[in-house]
Amino acid sequence: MSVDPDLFDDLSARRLIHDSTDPDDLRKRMAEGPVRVYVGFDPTADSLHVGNLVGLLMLRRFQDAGHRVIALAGGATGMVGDPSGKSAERSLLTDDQLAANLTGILPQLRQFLAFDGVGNPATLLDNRAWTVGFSYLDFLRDVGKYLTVNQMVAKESVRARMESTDGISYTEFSYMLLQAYDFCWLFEHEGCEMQMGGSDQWGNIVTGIDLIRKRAGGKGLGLTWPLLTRSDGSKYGKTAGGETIWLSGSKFSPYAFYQSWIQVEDAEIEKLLLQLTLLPIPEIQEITVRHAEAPHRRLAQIRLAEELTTLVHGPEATTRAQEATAAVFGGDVAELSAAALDMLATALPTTSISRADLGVEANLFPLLAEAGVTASNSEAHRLVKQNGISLNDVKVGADHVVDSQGLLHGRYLMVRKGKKHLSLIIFDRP
RNA sequence: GGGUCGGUGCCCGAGUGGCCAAAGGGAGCGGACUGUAAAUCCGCCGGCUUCGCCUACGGAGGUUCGAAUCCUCCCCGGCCCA
Repeated sequence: MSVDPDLFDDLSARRLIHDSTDPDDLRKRMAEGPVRVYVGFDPTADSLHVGNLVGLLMLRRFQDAGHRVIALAGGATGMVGDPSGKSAERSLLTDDQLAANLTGILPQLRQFLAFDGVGNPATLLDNRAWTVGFSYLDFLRDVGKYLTVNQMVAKESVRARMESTDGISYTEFSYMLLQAYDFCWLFEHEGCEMQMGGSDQWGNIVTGIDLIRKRAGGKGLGLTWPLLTRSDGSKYGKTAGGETIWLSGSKFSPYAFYQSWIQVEDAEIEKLLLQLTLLPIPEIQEITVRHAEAPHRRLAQIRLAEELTTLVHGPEATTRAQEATAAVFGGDVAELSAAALDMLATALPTTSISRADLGVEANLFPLLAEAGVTASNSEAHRLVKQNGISLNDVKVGADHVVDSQGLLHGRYLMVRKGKKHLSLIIFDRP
């Protein structure tokens, strides 16, 4: 099996290499033949989120280039909790949560990689396989003995927590050892010589390389990518509102997913295209050039949203998200057909409300709160006072009464909060 | 176990008996401007039956006309000592 000799340079050009073991050496190794490489994903939630996307795509890039990739689910490490990049100790997950989380993320890991039909099929492993049966005493003797607390304490992730008022528990402190052992185990049993991760994983990766050298007498390779951040340095993976952008369609709708990329600011668009899409670099350059010529057309954002939504949710979901976008941001909402509104109901946050509630004088504020447009009645008051609420694209005042005359096709009410937060209320319950 | 410092709204962080729903900053939300961008400006930012009332400053009691602020006990964390 031959490999693409340019992968390293491609990653470098995409600004996907933050830290690595000796670059010249790594570059050479990646060009001369298939490298067995892994990325770990801890089941901290029942779905992966956009923060994990870079890692998934890294594996994909390696596989596409001819390398042999392993996606590692952290069934064991997830039981402990990685302190890296965390400012405070977290509570442990219960067994039930962990199991549920694993069943959520395993299919997502599969989705991005090819497991058959290729010469270099991906492997999916769970580190519980080699950790659950490992006794504490054996672990101390066979793993702990090779690493010094001195070097562990020196790691940024540990030091930061030791200096914080929260401190760090022995449990989280030990995380690094578990991860190092994973790498070493994979090296010994799967011929895996390389680990990749976000830049906050550098310390863990280096510790693993260390363990491989001391315990197995081998040489491990490591690579980290820069954590996805906004131009202001804050972590990505969240919407502007602070909501996590999940990859699971049930936790974060494809429409919302599409929208979150449409709304990306210009300053980040090129970086995101490079790091989060599989588009060839020259094509990305062309897109950004065209975007710069007419930024108001938002070509780059549209392309980014399209690529990513298709990657994560598939082409049909992308089409639907685009239709919904056109309906809501393009023309007059009041002109939409019932069929179009029904389609929107699958994309937008939608609430079904009893017709009885409509009554003669359905009060606007409780309605907004009940539909989840606002978190509370008070907030509804505030927003209306601030001229922030439109019903069917008509701004409403505090004295507005919702009656059947105000509904589209006798049952739909399109609520717009601000400029871009849309919700659909359907009066269909008896 | 002893000493000590601390636990305030989404986050950081003032407040140390009334003028406190609680300064200031950040985040967020709305408005203006725009390109569903950035920057900037303005407003909002506990809840409710909304010009008044209720619930709030780790928890439970207590002192007081009145407590985030004082006292007691408890819980949690940092640091130092053992």
